[in-house]
Amino acid sequence: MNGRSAMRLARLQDVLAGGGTIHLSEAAKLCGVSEMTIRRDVAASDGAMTFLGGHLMMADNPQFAPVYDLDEQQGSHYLAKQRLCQGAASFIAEGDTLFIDCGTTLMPLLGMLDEFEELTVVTYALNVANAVGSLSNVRLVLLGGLYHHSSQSFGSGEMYDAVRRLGINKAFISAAGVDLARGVSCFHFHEVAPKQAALETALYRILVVDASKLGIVRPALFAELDAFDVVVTDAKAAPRLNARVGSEHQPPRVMVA
Amino acid sequence: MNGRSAMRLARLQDVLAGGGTIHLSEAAKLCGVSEMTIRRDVAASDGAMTFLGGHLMMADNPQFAPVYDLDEQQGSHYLAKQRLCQGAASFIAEGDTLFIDCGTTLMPLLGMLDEFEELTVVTYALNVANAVGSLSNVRLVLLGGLYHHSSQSFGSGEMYDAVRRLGINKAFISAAGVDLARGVSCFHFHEVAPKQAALETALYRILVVDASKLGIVRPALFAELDAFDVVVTDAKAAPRLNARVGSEHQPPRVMVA
DNA sequence: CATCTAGTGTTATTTTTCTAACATTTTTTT
DNA sequence: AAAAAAATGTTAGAAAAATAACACTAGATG
Repeated sequence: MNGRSAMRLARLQDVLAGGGTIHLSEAAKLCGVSEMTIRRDVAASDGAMTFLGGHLMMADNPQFAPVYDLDEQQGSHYLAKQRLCQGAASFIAEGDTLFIDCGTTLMPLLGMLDEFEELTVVTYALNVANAVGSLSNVRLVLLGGLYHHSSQSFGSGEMYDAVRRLGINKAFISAAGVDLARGVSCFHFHEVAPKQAALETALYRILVVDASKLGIVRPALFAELDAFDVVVTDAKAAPRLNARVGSEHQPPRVMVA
Repeated sequence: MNGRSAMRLARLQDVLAGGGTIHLSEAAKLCGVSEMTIRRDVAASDGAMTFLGGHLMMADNPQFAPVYDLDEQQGSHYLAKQRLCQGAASFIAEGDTLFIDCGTTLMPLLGMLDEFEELTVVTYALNVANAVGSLSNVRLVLLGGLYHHSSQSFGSGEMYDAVRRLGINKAFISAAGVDLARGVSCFHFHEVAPKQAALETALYRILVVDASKLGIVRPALFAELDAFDVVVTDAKAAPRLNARVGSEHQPPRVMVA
């Protein structure tokens, strides 16, 4: 590899550093050389960059890693979540300050935020931050702390105060378990503080769960069901949630998405 | 789109929900139908999924977005940074707690961290967090706050105290300008607090800059040059840095990478 | 029961991408 | 400055993917 080749590679890698792809023809135009030269440069890049169907990208881009172990990831329900989030999104209004919980349930919601002029999102999840960080119309506040791989989120107990200092408008909370008697729960204890703080400060509290979570209790209980104003769920779970009787508390409204 | 088509799409979207790609042939095998049927399903998915060179992926994958505005990111020097970071990495020892600054200069350093058994990284940059978050051998602490698109980093003045509560071992700092008289500077004022706090608490302070920064003063001055123990730089900048005379302070050692 | 139709499979054609070979230009060496 | 080497460009052919056309199948309809 010579100097100019290295220069071109560096230039392309700069362009692609934040992820993304560039077509071979664009790359060639950008560097002012032929497509063949770009191909040769990439071949000499020692595996740093690769082509995928004519599109150039950084090889370590995790988003392009082929999925091989197919059996592993079954059981999550992308389309169901998409539908739930469509329901949840109907509560968002222009200018809102939203608290977005960690997990995968609420991820589709983030793709629906670009329809608003101006929003503020508060989160403690890395995946949420990444999705929101690319939106120019959304002000992002990330609550930091120690990173937990398991939930792709940050923080622990101290986060409680940090959340309460923020003027959160509507809180979108997800959960790993919802039990009518025991309450709402998640897997990890470090999620309890931010969730509880959000529930206390938010003006409007929205629980987003699908039917598979119903009747389940997970290690970290963080709220009673009636701590929420609305539960957004699917048709399967709605009747069981509505069947609650004799509660002296004001129950959350059940919304079927 | 019929029921079975929807089922197949949901299955594929489950598999690809966390990013990643699957080849058309694999997808066909997985669903037990022909490749043509998968193509038709995807075409009917209303833009939710796309092909890129025979590989199937979610269309809203942010990493998939082609890079068009090429002119913007010019002028940075990937290979030069790689070399600088190799020099910088030589200061890292097993078990260290590192402060990693924002910007692109130190990104190559993160790829070198997987050689250690156990490290802790403290940062306030989203791109750093993403890179480190995928390493299982590194404990990650992210300093949160308001997100700044310009530098892909979080926070402001309050961060000062947050940094000082952490036991930072070695601080790797980057800069947009280094002037022998005026000191070391960056573009954005919100970077000043974390940088200064890291300089005050860290046991060992390493400035990593290439020659293009030398003699330049940026809006936000954050330190004198002799606040650092070492300056890792390239051969072009080294002589000019070493030419300093008559300083009553202990000057930083200049390391050529 | 025959017919229709949506869904799927098969085959063929076009387009695009990939690879290899060779020609040309530029740089380095003698 | 000539020769050699390296880098780049051009062209041609092979491979792969995208598209289109047509054939088959199973459930729905009259």
